[in-house]
Amino acid sequence: MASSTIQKLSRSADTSIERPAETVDTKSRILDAAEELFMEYGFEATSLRLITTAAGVNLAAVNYHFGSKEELFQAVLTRRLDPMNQDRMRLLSAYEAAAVHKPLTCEKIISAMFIPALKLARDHRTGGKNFLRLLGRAYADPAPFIREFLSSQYAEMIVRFRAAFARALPHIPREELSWRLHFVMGALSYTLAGTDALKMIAQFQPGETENDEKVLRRLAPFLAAGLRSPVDTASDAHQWFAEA
Amino acid sequence: MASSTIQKLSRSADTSIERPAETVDTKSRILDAAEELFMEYGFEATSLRLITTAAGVNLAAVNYHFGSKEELFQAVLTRRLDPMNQDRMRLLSAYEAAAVHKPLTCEKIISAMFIPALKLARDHRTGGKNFLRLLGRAYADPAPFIREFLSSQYAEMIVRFRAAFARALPHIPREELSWRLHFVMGALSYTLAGTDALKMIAQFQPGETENDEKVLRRLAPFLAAGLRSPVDTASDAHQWFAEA
DNA sequence: GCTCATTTCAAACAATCGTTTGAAATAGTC
DNA sequence: GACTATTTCAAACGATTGTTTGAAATGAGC
Repeated sequence: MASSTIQKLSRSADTSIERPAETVDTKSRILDAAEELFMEYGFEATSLRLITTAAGVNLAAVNYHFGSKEELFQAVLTRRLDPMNQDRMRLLSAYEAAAVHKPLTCEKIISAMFIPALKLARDHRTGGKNFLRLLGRAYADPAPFIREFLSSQYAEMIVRFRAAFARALPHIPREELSWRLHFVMGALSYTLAGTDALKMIAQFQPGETENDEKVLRRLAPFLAAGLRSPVDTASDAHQWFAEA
Repeated sequence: MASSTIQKLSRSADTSIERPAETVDTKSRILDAAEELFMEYGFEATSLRLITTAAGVNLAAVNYHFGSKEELFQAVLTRRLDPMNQDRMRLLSAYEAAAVHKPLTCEKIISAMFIPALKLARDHRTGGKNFLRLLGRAYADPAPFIREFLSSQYAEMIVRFRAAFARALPHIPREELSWRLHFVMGALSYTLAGTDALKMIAQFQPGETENDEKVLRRLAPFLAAGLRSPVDTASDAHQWFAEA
């Protein structure tokens, strides 16, 4: 079952023991409060005073422990992003090892991207879903320091998964595959980030019964079908732009 | 002076004739500069002093003509968003009229969403691609006034397109279709917004030869294949989460 | 006890923010 | 030209921003 896989991953990545919130050290309390507030208001609109008040620590503690507001933001991201991407690569390797010589299906590769993100999303002990929404927001942030940080965090994982998709879809040209991977990450990010804006735009009411496995059961076939679709030839071009 | 460098970028919103930037009215100069700067730095990080300096107008002009910074942002969005969504619905209606009784193909419906956005993106006289990137950023913005504004701007268009997809895909359950429309808009937004972050993440080098038609020729079949893919049944569920 | 390094604290720093003000300049109408 | 309404302008408003400071508190080793 799905929960068993996710639980197993969750346990394996669990390095710290759970302690009551009051006794947590200052650094962690700042990170928790910052994650929550950055998610809700964004980077620019969240003041250090708001964070330190919510965390119950002194204002100067941020600069003392992290150096600056920007470095605090990076620390918030890397605390969860780094383990998640390592989980993704570990899971992909496990799938590949189990498949011995046969290339993986697209669905399997997508699962390797999706499941560690879901594990993070449902981990209530940590930030829960808040972090993925924060991450989705960070993708679109124009601040250079955020963009550079994210690309460095993702570089290794993307190389691994692009290669996996290339093996799974040997007939797809390299450039076409780059575009399709781009589309996959777009749909994936929007779904995981779950921005309220887009939900409202799409008049989207996820039912109470809608859990994460069901989301994956909808998203993975959708994306896999797109990845496997025949490459459009020049002779078909006219139809997209044909006048009514 | 600043005005000379800005004038190259700033162009009149006037639809009929093009006029030199110096003679454009204050309101349009503010809108042009704001669009450019909101795109580059985001809403919070862009100060009114930066905008008014770039536009070559007095600081107080924003509050005089628009009321507040928030209302200026809405004015920037609605100036191009409203015509684009009307174009989309007009194009969809034209396609439907041409198809008489037969339902449209998914590719045609996607084209009706995509082409007006492309038209806006390539319109160098207006903001060019800047606006779509600004829009992609706005989707992820947490500010309530932005979210409410966007959902109200999109509501009508989404209803129309959801109905069109429902006719094109009568065998897809309504709830499943909502999810797939969600995925479509995610991939579409990411592609149109073209955030540098994701480009770097995906190690994405769109060649100089990569024009907009080619993008659509890649995106439309990808999304159409996903939309048409068979609905996942419960019996298939195990495969996404199967252990390695 | 004492010492030394780490951490916390209240207070202030200089800078920037969006907005407002009231007078000066401009445009339109008679 | 005189009168009125609209627009522009320099200046200042109060509030908030991230960061720094130096003293006070805390903890570990002896």
